[in-house]
Amino acid sequence: MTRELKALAGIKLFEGLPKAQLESLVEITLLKQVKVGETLFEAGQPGTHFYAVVSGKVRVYRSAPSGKEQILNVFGAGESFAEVPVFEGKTYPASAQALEDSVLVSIARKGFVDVLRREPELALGVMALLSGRLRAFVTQIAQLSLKEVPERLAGYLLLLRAAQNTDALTLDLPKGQIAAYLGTIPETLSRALKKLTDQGLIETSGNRVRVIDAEALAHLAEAGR
Amino acid sequence: MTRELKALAGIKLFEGLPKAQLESLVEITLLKQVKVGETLFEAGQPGTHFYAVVSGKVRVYRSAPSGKEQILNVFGAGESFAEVPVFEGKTYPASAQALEDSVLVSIARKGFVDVLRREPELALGVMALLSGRLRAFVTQIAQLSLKEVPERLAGYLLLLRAAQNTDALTLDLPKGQIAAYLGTIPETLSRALKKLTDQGLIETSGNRVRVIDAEALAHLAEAGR
DNA sequence: ACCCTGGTTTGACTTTAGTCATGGAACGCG
DNA sequence: CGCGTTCCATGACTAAAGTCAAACCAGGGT
Repeated sequence: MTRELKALAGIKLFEGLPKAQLESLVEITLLKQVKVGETLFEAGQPGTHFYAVVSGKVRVYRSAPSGKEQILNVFGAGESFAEVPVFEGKTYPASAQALEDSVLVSIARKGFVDVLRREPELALGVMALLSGRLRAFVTQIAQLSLKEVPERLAGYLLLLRAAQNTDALTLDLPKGQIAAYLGTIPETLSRALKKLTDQGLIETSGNRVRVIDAEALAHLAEAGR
Repeated sequence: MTRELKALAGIKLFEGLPKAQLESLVEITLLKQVKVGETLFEAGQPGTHFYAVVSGKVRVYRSAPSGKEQILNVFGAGESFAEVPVFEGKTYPASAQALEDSVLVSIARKGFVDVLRREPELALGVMALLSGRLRAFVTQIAQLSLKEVPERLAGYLLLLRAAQNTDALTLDLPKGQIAAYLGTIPETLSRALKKLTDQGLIETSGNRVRVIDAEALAHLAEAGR
């Protein structure tokens, strides 16, 4: 049981939760190992558990019949996902797949709701988490609808730059996945990178990108359609 | 004070809330009258209140510098909105504007959080509400990224059809607003309506649309890019 | 060292949707 | 009863991004 407890303790959402409650969560927790490419669940399936990443990386996405995919989120260690069906008791709104070999915990809906009733602070934490997700989606919707690909790319690079705190970025995902996150396809992403390079805003080599002119990037990212 | 209480009682989110708690909410509630076109708040402003619609209609949207707008949601009587900054304590992620003369209530963040601590069932209701919103956004993102305008339109018409429970639909918004909701512009919406009409799926006259071939519409809405 | 594979880039082309401009229909107001 | 404002439809054009196909490159395994 100790492994489960340690796994739960590493989840951001559960920071500050009294040990007693953590232990009661252990009882409804399952550790899960998945390999790269493995699908955790598909959009439309009934969802009775939610997940958190102990180690590894998972992407949440929707796909069209044609095969094109739109990534909604990428989750790493300490992050939880697939909360929606817990509170709605319906289906998963999107699909999830491991981007790397990963260790996950899955937590049953029912028991979790009980803990929420007893722990208002955790409940507030969940609300804040969901709100943050909403904010991110609002941004993503606005980007998809109001901005063109190079502008979305500029915004993404600036986010990476802020996260990595350097101008010498390492792309955190393969380019095809970044394309799917930006709502486009690899060919178009490739051309957008070329365009930014030609304009002297960045330099690229492999999965590394150097930000040359952050201000111009920011200005570009601001622009609207 | 009675008017405030009656207004609060009509909000879906507060259904089933004990009277005592409703009354404690009254103290942090403000009734607000707005005229058509009036802006309630703009994306980026610090948000310390959330709102509910007593009567009228409000749209929540993001706009690009160019003037193009993307509608995220349209709220009618009984619905609440702008919860995000309550739980995150930051800015409004989008702007809100009255589509009709409306009566709203605004509820202060701080007091509301206190009530949430005392009322786990309300807290669960909020989580369900936020989850439903997330689900809707996931759908919207998928539509924007994976479907073309006529397909999005088909999906929208089917939703209207389900809501109005008839094949003889009345558009609930001016077409320009529907365009902004679908992530396009009026001209393109106009052409999409024509296309569906030419294909014999619908007939239109003014703000009325008759669904002729619901099955074909559904099939179209399924299609992906 | 070689081959295979998957990811990436590039080019030519097509399609979709946005832009701009114009005209028409409907509604409200004097 | 007209007048104007707003909304909507249409046409001609442009621009953005997707499709298809081919070449390229890099790494892992043999």
